[in-house]
Amino acid sequence: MKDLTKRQREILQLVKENIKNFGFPPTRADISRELGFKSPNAAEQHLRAIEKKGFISILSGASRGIVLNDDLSDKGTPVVGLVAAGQPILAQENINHTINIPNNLFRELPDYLLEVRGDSMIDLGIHDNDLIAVKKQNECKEGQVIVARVEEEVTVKTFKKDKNGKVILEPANKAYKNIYIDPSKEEFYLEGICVGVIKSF
Amino acid sequence: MKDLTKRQREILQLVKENIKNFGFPPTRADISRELGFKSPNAAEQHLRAIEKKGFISILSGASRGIVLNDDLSDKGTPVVGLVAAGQPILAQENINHTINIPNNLFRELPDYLLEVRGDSMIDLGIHDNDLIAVKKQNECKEGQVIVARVEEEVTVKTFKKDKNGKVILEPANKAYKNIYIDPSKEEFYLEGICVGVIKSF
DNA sequence: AATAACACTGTTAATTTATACACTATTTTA
DNA sequence: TAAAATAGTGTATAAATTAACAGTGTTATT
Repeated sequence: MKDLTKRQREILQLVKENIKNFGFPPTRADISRELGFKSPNAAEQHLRAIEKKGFISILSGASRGIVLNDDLSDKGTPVVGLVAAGQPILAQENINHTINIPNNLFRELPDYLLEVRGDSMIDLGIHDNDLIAVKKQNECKEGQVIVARVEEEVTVKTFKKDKNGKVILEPANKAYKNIYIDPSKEEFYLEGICVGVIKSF
Repeated sequence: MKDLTKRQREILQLVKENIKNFGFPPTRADISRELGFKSPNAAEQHLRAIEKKGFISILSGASRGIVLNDDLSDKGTPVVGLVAAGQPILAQENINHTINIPNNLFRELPDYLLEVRGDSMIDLGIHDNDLIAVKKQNECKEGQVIVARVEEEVTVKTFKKDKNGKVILEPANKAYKNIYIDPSKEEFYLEGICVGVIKSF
């Protein structure tokens, strides 16, 4: 997507503000009045240029038919279901739908929500079918709940290290055993850290 | 604010959906087409009635100039902290801040979020400091997690009944005992049901 | 040096849209 | 039981709006 010129950014900004303040986009005349154009065609041309660059779509025939082709931000946070072995978590096939997570819901805004399978983390309140909010990261601290990939498999565990610095993935359920990672034998990749849980009754 | 008729609610719904789907309100003709009116005046009259009742404002002269007079919905869902004994849960003093909970986050849109104190529900994944999403209701089903008031105190428990139909409030923690309610002696009031949990790490 | 993109003015026809007026019929409310 | 509100049809028109066409200059880009 090509960059907008300064003037085009001003126009786009005006369109967005009009939508925010009034609930609908401006007309060419509105834009011209606001920016002091003496011809509504000035606005028309700018809008066409902005459309050409992909930031808006203009519906022909409809008054105020300016549609924002808004970036990812308003698509919401993707909800990821079962992750097929070997596939990247955020592959399109894994995304069920999206939810608009407000910024202040968790301490950090998650990059995606992951549907939990199994009961290996129930002592931390993470049950089967819960959603965990995951922030993508390739570093983490001892004791954090992480999403990691071990040999194609995506798993949620608490991150620990032993005295030799080797990685331990610790379940929060006495019925499960620790997973000891031997980096020379097993592939281990940190997908992210868990910043929260959403549970529905 | 007076109640809308069924038809008026349909119109308002259509307006809202149009805004959501296209980014701007419908014209009278759009509404008429959608609902099968043969005259755009039918839509006009409905809009005027809805405006009279305060749900929208119509800007004269502006095409698609329908402004939603949106209610509480945009203030967000209140987050309630410690509830002082005897006080109503949603008293202003108890509200810390608000969060915009998206409609599809839980199965039902909660009326408020309540900060949980104590560990009486940990087996269901509800820990100290978690937020529970509460839907106001004065009826509930067996086995639902509820928010209730027992003798001035607000408590979260699972709702059960014994063979005589007496109310039992069951903790989800073996360290706690059931609470048996004797309506003749104790005051019991159902504040709502828990529709979900939000947990931050 | 030529061309395209940018940033406008000015005009106008066709279409969209709001909105007023004249009706009919049913249901609520006072 | 009369008035008001509801739920429409049908027509008409002024005003709002899109969108095309014909221009002028300036500034990047090739």
